[in-house]
Formats: sequence, C-alpha cells, structure tokens
Amino acid sequence: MKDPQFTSPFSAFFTKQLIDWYNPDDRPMPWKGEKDPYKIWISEVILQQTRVEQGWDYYLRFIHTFPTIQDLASAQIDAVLSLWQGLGYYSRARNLHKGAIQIIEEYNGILPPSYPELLKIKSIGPYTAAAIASFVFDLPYSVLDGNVVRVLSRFFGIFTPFQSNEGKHLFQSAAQTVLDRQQPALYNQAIMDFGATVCTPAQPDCNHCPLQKHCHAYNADEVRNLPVRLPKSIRKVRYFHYIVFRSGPQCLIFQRKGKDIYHGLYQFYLIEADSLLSSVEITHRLPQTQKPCPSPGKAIVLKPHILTHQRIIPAFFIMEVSAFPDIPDAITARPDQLSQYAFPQFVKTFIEKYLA
DNA sequence: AACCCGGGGCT
DNA sequence: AGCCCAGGGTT
Repeated sequence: MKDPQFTSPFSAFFTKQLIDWYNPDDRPMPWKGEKDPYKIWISEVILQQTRVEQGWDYYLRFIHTFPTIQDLASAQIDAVLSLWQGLGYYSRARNLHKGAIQIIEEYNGILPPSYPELLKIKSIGPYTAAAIASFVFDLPYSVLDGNVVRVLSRFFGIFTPFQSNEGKHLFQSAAQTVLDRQQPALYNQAIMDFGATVCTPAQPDCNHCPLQKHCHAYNADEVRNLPVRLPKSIRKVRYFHYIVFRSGPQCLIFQRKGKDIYHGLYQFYLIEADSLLSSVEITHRLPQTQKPCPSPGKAIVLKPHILTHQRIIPAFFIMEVSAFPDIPDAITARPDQLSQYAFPQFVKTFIEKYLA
C-alpha cells in the first residue's frame, strides 16, 4: 500500500499559532533547555509512558548518581535498577544501561548528532531519537508522542487510529508537515506542552485554544471522539504466592530471571498460579528439600496490582523455619538490608508493612 | 504486526 | 473502573 500523504490548507496557521502561544517558562522542567545530550537522553527515556511530575525526582537522582555516560556504562545493573525502583517499565533501565555501554564501545562515548544513528542505540526509538535530534542538535525532526497524536488528530480531523500501520504513516506525515524547520526544538516543546496543558485528553480548554478557529474536531463537535484508538487486549489475572522464609533475623530472597515481567528485580520464593491457592495446595508446591517445611500460616493477601496488560494478586506466607531450605540461588538477607535490592512496588509495600 | 512491559493520577 | 501518560523491545 502507498503511504498516505498528508495535506491541509491550515498547516501554516497551525504552526504559527502554536509558536505564538508558546512560552517555555510557563512549564519549567529540570531538563528544559539542557544541551548535554546525555541528560536529554536520560530525561526522555524516563518520560516514556511516564508523567513529567512522576519522573522529575527520578531524573535528578539519576544524573546526580550517574553524571556522565561513562558513569552509567561502568555501573552495575543492580545499581541502575535500584534508582529506577518504583518508576515501572524496568526494561527502560536495562536498555539505558546497555545503550550507555554501546555508546562507549561504538560511538567513542558521545551520542551521535544524527537521527538514524541515534535510532540504533538501545532505549532510543523514533520518539526519543527525534527529541534528542531536535532539542540538542537543532535537527528538523518532529516528535510524535501521545500528546502530538491527540493534537493532530483533533485539529486535522484524523480518525485513523495511530496504532494501525496506516495511522503511523499518516500522523508522521502530518507531524513533519507542521514542524517549524527553522526552530525544531522550540516547536517540539511547544506542541507537547500544548497537548499537556490545553488539548488534554479529558476536558480540553477549547474556549482558550489558539487553534479553535480551524480545529476540525471543535467545529464538528468531535473533540471527545478523538483520537480514535484500537480496542485494547484483555487483561490476564495472575496470582503470585510468595513464601517468606524467615530464620531468626534473616530471610530468603531471589532474583527474577527469564523474560517475564520484573526480571532482574528481587522477590521472595514465588509460587505462581492462575487462582488463589489454599494452604494445602501451597504445601504441595513448596520446594523439595532435605528439611521438610512447616505448613504455611494464614496468607496476607494484598490488594490487586493493576497493570496495563495484567492484574497481579499478591499473597504472602511468612514461614518461620529453624534452618533455611536448600534452594538454588537463594540470597540470605536481614530485613534492614532489603533496601539494597530493587523490588516490584507491591513487594516493597509488603516489606515495609510486615517485615520492618 | 502483535504482544509485552509499571505505576500513578485523573475522571 | 477505565483512561492516559514525552514509547521501545521482542518475536
């Protein structure tokens, strides 16, 4: 299929109004105006699927701990994950670390001033490459994120879902058409701030909108129906039964392996099932070791942990033993040492509430 | 092209 | 309860 080509008589109006509207000082951020490509890179990866307010302190801590690419590349992955703890989407932290090593080994330690080269670096996709290229190197690449898609779909009346193949080309074409090529950094900041503060998902401020006159959605009363999204997939339900082996002041933890969610982070001994298991069922599924385990006590069931694609129900069984069972890869730690390890948020919640 | 990956805030 | 967020990697 041929790429859909975007045209509109209101492109120039759109761009001029946006630039006139924009005042960078209205929405200050720690990384705004930053010209160190490393810091912009960090900020943009943190901001992937993450709100500015949520990422703010993580960014400051991250660049304080790892001020340069070399610092990040030579760090242990556990240290990186610890800084990321609670922010979610932990593959971002793992890929950031891989990317730093990649830059040291293949790019002489410097982020390349080129969109296609930036795209080759781990953690950098089309959005982040355009952001770094425009913000740091003043290259004419338009960013295309959730904000931009929303603004473009409403103003130009684009009802094609962005998630579809056709939508990706159509929105990319529209974004590049309205880009102010003379000042790409200012323009990209402008459209994202505009989407975040005026053309918001719910209850956009159309009454004070500088684009109102030629906004297709406003004039057709379609604002609430745009952007159009593809239906979302059904959520899986998973039951995580954690056995907290305790012996005196110590307990056992394990690092998650494989390619599943949270891999690289730490947890207690896990028995997963697709339903809540009884004490008897738990007993049958305890590790087979020399020393028999006592039967588990009453489960501490926390509220479900709701994620985008799954729902995790955490149940904890604290099991006092005279000696730890011999389980491969077990790590012995005191509760006060657990802060050295990165845990999924709901495990951290349990530790603070029941093991502190 | 489809699926997977967190956590928080808002309505 | 559902939606959305400064998306990218894997298969």
